[in-house]
Amino acid sequence: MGRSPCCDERGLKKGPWTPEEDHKLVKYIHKHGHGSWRALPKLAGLNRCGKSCRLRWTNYLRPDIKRGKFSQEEEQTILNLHSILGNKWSAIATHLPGRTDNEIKNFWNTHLKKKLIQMGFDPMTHRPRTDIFSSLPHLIALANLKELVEHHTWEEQAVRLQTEAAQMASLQYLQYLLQPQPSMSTFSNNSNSTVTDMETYNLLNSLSLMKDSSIQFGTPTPSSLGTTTTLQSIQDSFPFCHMPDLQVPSSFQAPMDNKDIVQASDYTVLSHGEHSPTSPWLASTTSPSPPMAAAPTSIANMGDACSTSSYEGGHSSFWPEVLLEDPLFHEIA
DNA sequence: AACTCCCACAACCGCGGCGCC
DNA sequence: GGGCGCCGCGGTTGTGGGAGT
Repeated sequence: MGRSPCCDERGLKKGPWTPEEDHKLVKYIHKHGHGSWRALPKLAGLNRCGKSCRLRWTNYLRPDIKRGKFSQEEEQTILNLHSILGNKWSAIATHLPGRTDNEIKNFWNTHLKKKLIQMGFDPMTHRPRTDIFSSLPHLIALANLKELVEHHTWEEQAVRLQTEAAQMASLQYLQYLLQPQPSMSTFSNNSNSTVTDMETYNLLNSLSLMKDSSIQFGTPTPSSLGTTTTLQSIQDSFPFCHMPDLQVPSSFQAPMDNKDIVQASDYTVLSHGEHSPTSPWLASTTSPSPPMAAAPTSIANMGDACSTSSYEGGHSSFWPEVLLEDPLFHEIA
């Protein structure tokens, strides 16, 4: 596993390329092909190392390079592929004709990564961040100082904020659970994390208990003060509630009145349609209203679903078409 | 007009994989 | 099987230009 000493060699030029150097490199490659990159600089009359020449050619001078801004489709493809491949820029680049791995990497680091973070998603996992600190700014915004002074003690407010934080984390986790996954009987994330329908059910129940508890949460309004706040207030305060793909289902509120438990039919799973991206946040900009896929219709059925893999909306509807047509995807999947 | 800050992107650096001997 | 040389990849840095003050 030897190391190339070329970059350490003295006297070789580094830094930005001049038009003359570009011309020499292009002229030589057009005439002879690049052959051995190590030998090329000498043959082409360049005072550069082979590595530098290769980089200049592959990232800038190659004739088939597409310049200009990334299109929405390209952006979506990058997100899809990144959610599967991670930082395998060269692998991603093979699916974007005319784009180099370097260009994609830069675009990711300067645009997409920031965008995902801003939307509350972990850029590495493409999942909603569930740590409390990521929701902290939102929680702070929720704190109504006027109400704090006028109606509650500091202790009550502390309890309230803690509860809100817990709910925030639960809802983000719930959203994660409700995302349809390729696996039928379980929602499996990565190899190290498998969550069953039962966990979703338990979480729903815990939210139900929170709702029924006497603890006040949400930003009180004149009408809600002194009563338990509906889950609508959680939905309203949910960081991603503006996204069609990430809404707390409206049916959350309905079953609470006359039922002791939340049935599976009381929630719906938002399906990523065939044109929906893998990264949920993008759906808010590209697919206005993803089709809904019904969850199992009863607790009993939910049990069935766990054992018989009868869950609807499997592999074909989860993965975007662009990936399903892709041999590399099947190789990975 | 001068300065500072920020952003985008080109280029560099170091590591690992692979083929050859 | 091990050493060597080359190539490709991913992370990081450097630089130029535009925006803001």
